[in-house]
Amino acid sequence: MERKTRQRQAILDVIVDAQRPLLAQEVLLMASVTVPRLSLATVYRNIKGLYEEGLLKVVHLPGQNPRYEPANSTHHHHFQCRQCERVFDLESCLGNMEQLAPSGFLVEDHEVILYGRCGACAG
Amino acid sequence: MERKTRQRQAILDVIVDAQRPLLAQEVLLMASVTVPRLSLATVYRNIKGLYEEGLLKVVHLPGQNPRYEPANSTHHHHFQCRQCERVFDLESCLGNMEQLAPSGFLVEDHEVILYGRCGACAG
DNA sequence: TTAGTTGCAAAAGGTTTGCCGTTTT
DNA sequence: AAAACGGCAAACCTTTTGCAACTAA
Repeated sequence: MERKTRQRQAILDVIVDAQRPLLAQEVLLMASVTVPRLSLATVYRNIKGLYEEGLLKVVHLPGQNPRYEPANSTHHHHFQCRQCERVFDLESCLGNMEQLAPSGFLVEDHEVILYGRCGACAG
Repeated sequence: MERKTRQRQAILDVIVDAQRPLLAQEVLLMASVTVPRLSLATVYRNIKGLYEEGLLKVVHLPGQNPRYEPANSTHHHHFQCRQCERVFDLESCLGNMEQLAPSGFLVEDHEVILYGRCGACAG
């Protein structure tokens, strides 16, 4: 990850511009608009590199392929709609997770995922 | 999942007896002791069937292969130690996840995963 | 007897890697 | 020109599936 290439820039752009975490395939599709002959391998190699540089976060939803979002986003969690399967960012976060762990355990981080119906599908 | 076979019984046994969620590979290894020519395909087919019958739960830790545990356990979440990588069950659960979602969203379920150091590793 | 199950091998689906030509610096 | 990078295809790994043989009921 030393050089600035068209591919790398396009990949980072679509991830930063998206309002939701993207699958590798979605990154490929969206970045292909700018870089037509872009390959999936390049998407994966750049995602890996960008992640190691701390520019991306990986969002793992249980049983699904990893999605990627910009790392400069603030601490937040996700909501997945069971009907349309879209993933939404949640704005707030219940702190105080420490009390869930047995005493003697050190809680450094946590992940919360909600499931249900989004506004459109619950309507 | 209509018949009671040696394979199915062995697979269910090792998952129920284990004190932690098991990977498919671990189930194969442990159940092979009872059923020597057991195949991975059979493990997966039975896990799927047992899951659909509500006898198993799937435990997804971000970025890792799914693990399986008995479904008769009460609602709980998990803690993974970043040092020894072991997974622990948590006993309690903060309810009130509804408030995290935007209004209009219907929250049906949630998942919480804590990361840090377990008692032994935090010592 | 016969429909559900198993083992094996092959197929899938997503991610990684090797090779070699291309591009950035 | 040198080193990094990208495209393509093949390799990998985990999970699923097709199929003939087996087995529980």
